[in-house]
Amino acid sequence: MSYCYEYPHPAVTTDVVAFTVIRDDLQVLLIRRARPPYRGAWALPGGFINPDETLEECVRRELEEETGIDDVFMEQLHTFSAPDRDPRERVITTAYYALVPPNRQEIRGASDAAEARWFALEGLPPLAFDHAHIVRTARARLVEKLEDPATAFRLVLDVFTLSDLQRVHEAILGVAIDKRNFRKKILGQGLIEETGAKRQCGAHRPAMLHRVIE
Amino acid sequence: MSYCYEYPHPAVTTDVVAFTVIRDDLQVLLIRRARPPYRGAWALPGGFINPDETLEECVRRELEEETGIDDVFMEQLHTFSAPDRDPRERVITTAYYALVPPNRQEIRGASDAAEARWFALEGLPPLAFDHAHIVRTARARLVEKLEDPATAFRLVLDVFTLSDLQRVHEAILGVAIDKRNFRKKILGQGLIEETGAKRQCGAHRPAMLHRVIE
DNA sequence: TCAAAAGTGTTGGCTGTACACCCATGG
DNA sequence: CCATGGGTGTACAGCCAACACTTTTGA
Repeated sequence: MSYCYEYPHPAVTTDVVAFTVIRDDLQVLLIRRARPPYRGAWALPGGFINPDETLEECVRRELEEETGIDDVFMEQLHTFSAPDRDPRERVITTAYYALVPPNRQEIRGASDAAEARWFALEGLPPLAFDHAHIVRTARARLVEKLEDPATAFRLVLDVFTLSDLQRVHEAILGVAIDKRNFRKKILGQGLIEETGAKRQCGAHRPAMLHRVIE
Repeated sequence: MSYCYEYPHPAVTTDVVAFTVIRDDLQVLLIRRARPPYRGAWALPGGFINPDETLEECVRRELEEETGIDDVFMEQLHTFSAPDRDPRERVITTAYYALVPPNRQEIRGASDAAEARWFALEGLPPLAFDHAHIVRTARARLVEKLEDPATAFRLVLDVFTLSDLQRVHEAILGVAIDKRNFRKKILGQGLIEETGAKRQCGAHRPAMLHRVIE
């Protein structure tokens, strides 16, 4: 009890809603809490801020500590401040969302996380704190952010097929998209180019590989 | 020094970028600080959170205390957390933006504000802390939010002319808009209706008054 | 009768959507 | 030769931008 202030100060944490697309599903990264409160419950990765770091530094550190994921795209989502959202003390949390491409999906549970797992968005377990609310907010934001073509590129590998990209859009929006219209739109943006190589997987025609220009 | 914690806790504040349109200009509400740090400098209205209030309650309270404005539309903008953004101690601030219609523009400086004034966005004085950065962020958000027709409605009276509404759009975007295209688009949304009354002001044809439907 | 803001339609380009078939490959 | 996903074009509708003159009023 050695940090004293003239006025009450809330605790400040960060939490992150890390999204990825696996097969045809939008998935979210959860950890099982190793400590009370909500010990054993599933929750978003996150934790308390240190005095010398920004919120973004904090959330990247916590994500790396608890799940091993680092160096992914992240953006601030919203700050949640209901006075009773944490049973221990007054805790204000700034939530971020992260976009994790397929080659960064490898996770390990560590630090305050007994376990870490990807969950399809439909069919999440009950979540600790107000984390279900945070996940809903993040999902809505992701749908909006999909209008920026850069968003979907962050959820595929550096080299990808147009079908890969379409799967990302479909998983996020939860609807089927017409293939010809999708390709016309994407190619019309002039943001990607063919690599020249093709990818063969399965008993069918190989797909042209593309990359983002520059 | 009576509030003690096991780990260091940052101070948490809110700040608000209150926008209004006066004549043809987008304006921002600033206060002159009555206390150090930055005593005498212009800054955004805002202040420290109380233990039992949410961030939104805090920002509404501070805006009312310092400028007398209450009951306006507000939305969370971003949380700013550079460790050295306040010279006193570690302060994390959650910024909101507010939309103030013409009948709520009356202000008085009170509490921690020696003075309160509307400033045109082009031509702000030097601002305390990182508030210039916050204002830039808010302005960019407001431009995005203008795509939602509800945004402009919040910056005019309940009963307004199409020219009023167009002035709001032009002030925010900083460009001239074609009158016929603007009216066609707005009326095509089916969100407003004529009140039947007209407004006469100046030596020219009176304008039809409109209101938002429902 | 002049100044000042209100009000009013048409056209062309672009964008988004609906829709069906052939191609390349492995098994 | 069959199953599987890859790849392709056209036609219609809705949206946006450009563009100029008449109306109503007070001075």
